[in-house]
Amino acid sequence: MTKRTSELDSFDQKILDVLAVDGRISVTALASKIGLSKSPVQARLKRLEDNGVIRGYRALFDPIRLGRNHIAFVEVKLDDTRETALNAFNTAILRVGEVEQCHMIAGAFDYLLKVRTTDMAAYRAVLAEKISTLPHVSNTSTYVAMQTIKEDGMLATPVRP
Amino acid sequence: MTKRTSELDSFDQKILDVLAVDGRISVTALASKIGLSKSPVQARLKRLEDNGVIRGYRALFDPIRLGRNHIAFVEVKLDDTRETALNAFNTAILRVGEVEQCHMIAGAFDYLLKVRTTDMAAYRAVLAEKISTLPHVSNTSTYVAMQTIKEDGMLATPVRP
DNA sequence: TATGAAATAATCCTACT
DNA sequence: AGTAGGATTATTTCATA
Repeated sequence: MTKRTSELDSFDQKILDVLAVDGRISVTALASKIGLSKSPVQARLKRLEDNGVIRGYRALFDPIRLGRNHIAFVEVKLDDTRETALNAFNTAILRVGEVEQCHMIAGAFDYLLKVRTTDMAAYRAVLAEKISTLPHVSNTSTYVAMQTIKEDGMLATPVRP
Repeated sequence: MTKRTSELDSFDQKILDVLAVDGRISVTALASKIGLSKSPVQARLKRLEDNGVIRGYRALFDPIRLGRNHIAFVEVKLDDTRETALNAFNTAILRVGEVEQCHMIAGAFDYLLKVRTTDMAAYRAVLAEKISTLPHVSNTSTYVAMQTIKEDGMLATPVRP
């Protein structure tokens, strides 16, 4: 190949910059913003999408207006940290809609979750019924967010009854 | 008023569901997906945007392909938790591009940050030069993510040199 | 990469259910 | 509130230079 597929020149970077702010912008407007005509922009866009650099496009929702303003971070420890146990937990956590993020952590605990619900009561239900019962969970510590200083918004749709 | 502006019926919910997955879908396609004709869908879409329920649209990027695969969570304690100190910190943290999320936490520490960088070296630089020097920061604890189990993707553009 | 033509879609409208 | 259709403008898509 003549060049690595993931190399991005300054036009690609500009495209990403614009799409990070307005994912619904038209190719025409995008082209004029970055100073190129439509065709190459369309080709570049397609390449970035096919490449996997651009994963997709999402609407961003206001958690407050959707009544899902309760955020908690949960440290989770497992009673078994062998591969099979970790895999079982990883698979199970994907199915819990209220869990927005889940990272395996190096250090004192095993996982850090970010959980979004409507309120504290809903959070307690999610913790008791969905998180605590996941495979190999031995204990959890919850830290409730009092205020969100920085966060792009909600990417998932609200969980409906 | 005849009804609350933020009430969402099942069509609105369907619209949000679709846009959560494909933020770039055309109004025509959206209309046929939710089983309504164009006019009402366009009106609803406009209402949801004007309402603030839909905050905007973003492209989602693959952190790995962009070489920004290092995620750390940072607990931050301040030496002063009075309003003015908190406000100073809140304002300052918004300017640190590598900080994706910042929440004020009820409990043992004051803030929890999520920081994304290219690698550990970059993280150390951000911690030392950008986070530790923010107003009223007294100490920090870092937890490095070993693996991302659940996360929608990157919303910001990569920080370029 | 640019340009221009044809197909498609968005936007706005009116009339009707 | 929603449907259906038409008119206008904008955009995508594709061919060609």
